[in-house]
Amino acid sequence: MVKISEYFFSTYKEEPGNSDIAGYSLSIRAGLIKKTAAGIYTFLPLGLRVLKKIENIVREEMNCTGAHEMLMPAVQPADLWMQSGRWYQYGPELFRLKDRNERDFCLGPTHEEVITDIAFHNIKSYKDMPINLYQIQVKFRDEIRPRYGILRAREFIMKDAYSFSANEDDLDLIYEKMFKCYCSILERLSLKYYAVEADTGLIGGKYSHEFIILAKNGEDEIAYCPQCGYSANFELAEFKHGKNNNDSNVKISTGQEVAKIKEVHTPGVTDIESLSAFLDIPVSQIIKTMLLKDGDNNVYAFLVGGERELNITKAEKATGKKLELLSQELAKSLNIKIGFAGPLNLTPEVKIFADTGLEMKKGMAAGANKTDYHITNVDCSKDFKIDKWADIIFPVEGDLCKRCSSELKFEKGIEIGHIFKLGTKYSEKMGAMFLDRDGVLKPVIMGCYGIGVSRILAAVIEQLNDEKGIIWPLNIAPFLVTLIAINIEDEKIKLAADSIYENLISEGIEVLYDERNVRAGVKFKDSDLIGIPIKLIVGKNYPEKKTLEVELRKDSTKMTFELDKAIKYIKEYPGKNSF
RNA sequence: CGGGAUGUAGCGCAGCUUGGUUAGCGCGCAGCGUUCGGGACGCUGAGGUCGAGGGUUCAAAUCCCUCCAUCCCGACCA
Repeated sequence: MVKISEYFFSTYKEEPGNSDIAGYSLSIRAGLIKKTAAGIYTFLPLGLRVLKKIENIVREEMNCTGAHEMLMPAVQPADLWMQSGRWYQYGPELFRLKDRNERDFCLGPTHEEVITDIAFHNIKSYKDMPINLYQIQVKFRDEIRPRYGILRAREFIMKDAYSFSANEDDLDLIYEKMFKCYCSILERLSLKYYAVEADTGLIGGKYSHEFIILAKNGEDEIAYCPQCGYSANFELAEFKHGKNNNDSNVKISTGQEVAKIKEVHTPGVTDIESLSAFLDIPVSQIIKTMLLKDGDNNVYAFLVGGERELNITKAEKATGKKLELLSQELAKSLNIKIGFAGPLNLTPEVKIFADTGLEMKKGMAAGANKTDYHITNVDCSKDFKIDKWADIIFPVEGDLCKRCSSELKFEKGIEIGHIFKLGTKYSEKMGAMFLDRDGVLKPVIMGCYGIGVSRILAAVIEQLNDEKGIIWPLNIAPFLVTLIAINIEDEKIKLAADSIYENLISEGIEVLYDERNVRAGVKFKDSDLIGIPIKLIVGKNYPEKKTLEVELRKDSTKMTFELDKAIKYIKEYPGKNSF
């Protein structure tokens, strides 16, 4: 298919300057991509071959679900975004531009507005639904900090699908189909992944799953149960407190003792660690009081165990408000002593939320709301007025699955897909209504299903590599075989390799023919670096014995074959293997 | 936008503290020769507005100011 000396191809021995993660470094070194600006990349021919293969797998699986491919514009009128309200909500992450007449436009980060507008014009009746439309397109997000090459780029390729249905049941069916579709895609890519319950974020909606590819350097963390299969985004994971949670020293309330609250002078002791040392008690016997405020400057106190961390996502769910840490000024005005804050004697307008893990604990220490003082020997459920008990912390090693009580495990990963049930958020705002069977005009019920195509490319490299380079799964390897002619200056070898090359092409095998006049080692290293699954080596044995060597990238297995056997082996190979 | 750094050949870097010939090194690239199954070696050579603009100075890659770009740490997300 391609002779390497005629290809636009170059690899690099040295690491690029800024390469924090393996995947980025390899995608540069293997000559897949080239950075054009911060967070903006060119796909070079080799990288584009992989990208197109990933696209096609996504396309095939989407088509299997009955979804229809279309293509929406990258440039979108501000008008539509004003209708949905997101023109004002999205902030600086939205790439905005003006045309020559000063009209506002943006470069689409997603396409809910455009598709809803289309639905408005085309879907009039319940008979027009359910329908699922998708596109594979370039997206723009002016990320605050682009990072890790195409893993978090400002311009990237995404498949986004939008479903329209007349009732919740139909939405559930499509959601289910998309869930399975994403599983099939990731299985065809031979990736280790989890589909986890997820937060719905800015896009909105009530129910969602994230698809996470496991990778050591991933930015996302998930919690999962190896027993029953429960898995969730680390931030959302529900759990039960484990027995071995450093809690052994903490007394559990039996409801009989009478607690005597003591006030202790603790000058300058403002953090959990030093309080633990000062009072000579474990951190888990201390109540940490975190103060946050919502958009209307209402203040909330969150009580969590000293060994725990407040999970703002869960705190927001518990309060139903977007929260942020209290500013120094606001704390002062409410007479709150940061460092000595506690649940006792707090200003009454502050609502107190306590982690359910504290419910049974007694003999605890906490801030006294008085500079340089803490209180000890307190019992959360008796001594304080708690407005609400809720799960507001992150799980840690040793915590148990809420469903089956097995120990939870944690993994890092990369989010590559996200599916949502949007409901009627956009259809209501933008007037996408349909006439139902009962003659009533109703808003269309929507779902939205995204998968990052260019991100998959980066994530695959991140998950599948070794010290030699990339190890492509067969389904997306840029070529199946590198044909390596050792010592191309030997006329016999060159002629043989040339004819084997023609032979492979006529057999329909994707082959990269390395006929450069360089030392063998260079060819081996390059083939390994760019991750071609099979090397077919024409060496000095060929002119004499007519034998070739086949070597596998995944485990360096070497085999010797005669030509027709080698070709047969290569042709049959993908049927039995993933790499 | 906050905090930290960097910008010198296609790539990776040294030189800057303490201003002073012709700005170096490794990789890569071109030519010649020897090599030739896991990133060979020798010789020769091409390649630089030292990020941009301004200033200080007899003299600036080096000191000062401004701007631009890039990267790293936090909030966002496929």
